[in-house]
Amino acid sequence: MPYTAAHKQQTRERIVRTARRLFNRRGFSDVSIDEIMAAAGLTRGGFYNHFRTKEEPYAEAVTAILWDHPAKNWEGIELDFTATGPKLARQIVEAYLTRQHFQDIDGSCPMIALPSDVARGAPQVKAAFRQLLEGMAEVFAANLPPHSLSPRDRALALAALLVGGMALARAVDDEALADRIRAAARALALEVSGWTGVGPH
Amino acid sequence: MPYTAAHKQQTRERIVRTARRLFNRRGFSDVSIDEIMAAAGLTRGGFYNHFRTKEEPYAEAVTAILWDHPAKNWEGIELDFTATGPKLARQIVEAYLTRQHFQDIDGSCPMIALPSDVARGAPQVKAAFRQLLEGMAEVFAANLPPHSLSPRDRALALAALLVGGMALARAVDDEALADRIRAAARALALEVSGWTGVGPH
DNA sequence: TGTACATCAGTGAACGCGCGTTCACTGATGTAC
DNA sequence: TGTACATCAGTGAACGCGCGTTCACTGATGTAC
Repeated sequence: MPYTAAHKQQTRERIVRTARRLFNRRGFSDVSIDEIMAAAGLTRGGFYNHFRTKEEPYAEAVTAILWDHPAKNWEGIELDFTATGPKLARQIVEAYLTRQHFQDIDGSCPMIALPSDVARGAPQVKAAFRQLLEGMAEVFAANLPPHSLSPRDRALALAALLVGGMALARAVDDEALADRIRAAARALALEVSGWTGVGPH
Repeated sequence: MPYTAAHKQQTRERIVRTARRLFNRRGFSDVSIDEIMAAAGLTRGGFYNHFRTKEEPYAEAVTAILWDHPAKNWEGIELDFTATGPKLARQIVEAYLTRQHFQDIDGSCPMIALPSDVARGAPQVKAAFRQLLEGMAEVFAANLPPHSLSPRDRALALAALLVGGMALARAVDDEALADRIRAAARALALEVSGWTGVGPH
């Protein structure tokens, strides 16, 4: 069996990583299969050895950010995944709303880079998106005290605040305003979560 | 002077309204000029009597929602623009996060329908987007008490919460989850704004 | 009031181009002997 | 160890198609007389 299965899977992953970077930056429709394959060091035709349609790597790209996890490092706020509890939750809030994450379009969380594209996307794309959201909400919910809102509801609202803050910041043409939106979202998130007190990561 | 200036402007507005509906639903790239013109009851070529490029009506479509204002009516929560103060602010929060607004893709607030498209868009598109955001933030800021966060910062964070909540709800493939995100965002928005007490619109 | 005219909003064929996908191929590789 | 072979990942030309934009035109309209 020439070309091991491992080799093929490596190539496939390379294509998805490349696709993710391009989709994050320019959206689904404005990226061509040609571009993806060329950026991955391959040629057009090979794409269909790995995927049946253009939407297939798109759905995978949405969750591909999870592969990178412990390596992710925005603004020196290393996500220490051995940390637990409110400390980890706070780290996520802080890291999510950094200037680094704002600028890192390629490596950005797809919930920021692609929400409107996903809303129009195929079911498998929306399912991948949901998986990402649920992952974030779970970490938050596990670290919220009981309240008038259930931890899960509060966690979902927090996710909305983070994602919304970054999405608005990215969509605006004024850097000072973008910074201010980020800072405001961060402050409100820490305030309503009660994680202000757990120390600066 | 055949065809009055008023006639031309009417046609132009009709094109922008049609474009807005289509862009809201399918994004910038997936809508063709042909489609816009056909949906507006015209033919391809005439487009360039009104606009120089495809991006021109796109930028206008983002702010076109402001034209509709007092007529907008989501879930029976009529925005009564003679209302003022916290009452109006609360009305906006309530109306924004209704199921009606969730479902009304065509007439939706473009901040929800297009954030990632706008983030990749031309400067004039981002400027239009900012205008919309500032409009919402101003109404909020005018009705927030002084606090650890300035009214304006708090208003921006509230806008992020509303827009983020709806964007996430739309991007998810599970209706119950979408409802829950909306409700959670609404509850948190009312809680942190202090508008809970101003009565049910 | 009626008519001839000039304007320009709207038409639709045509342009060059890049897209997603298909397909016959080729050549690097792991395996059998 | 060396060689002949079968596999299939990767190649690149070709396909039909729809796009944004251009352009020569046409015909409905307001105006001048």
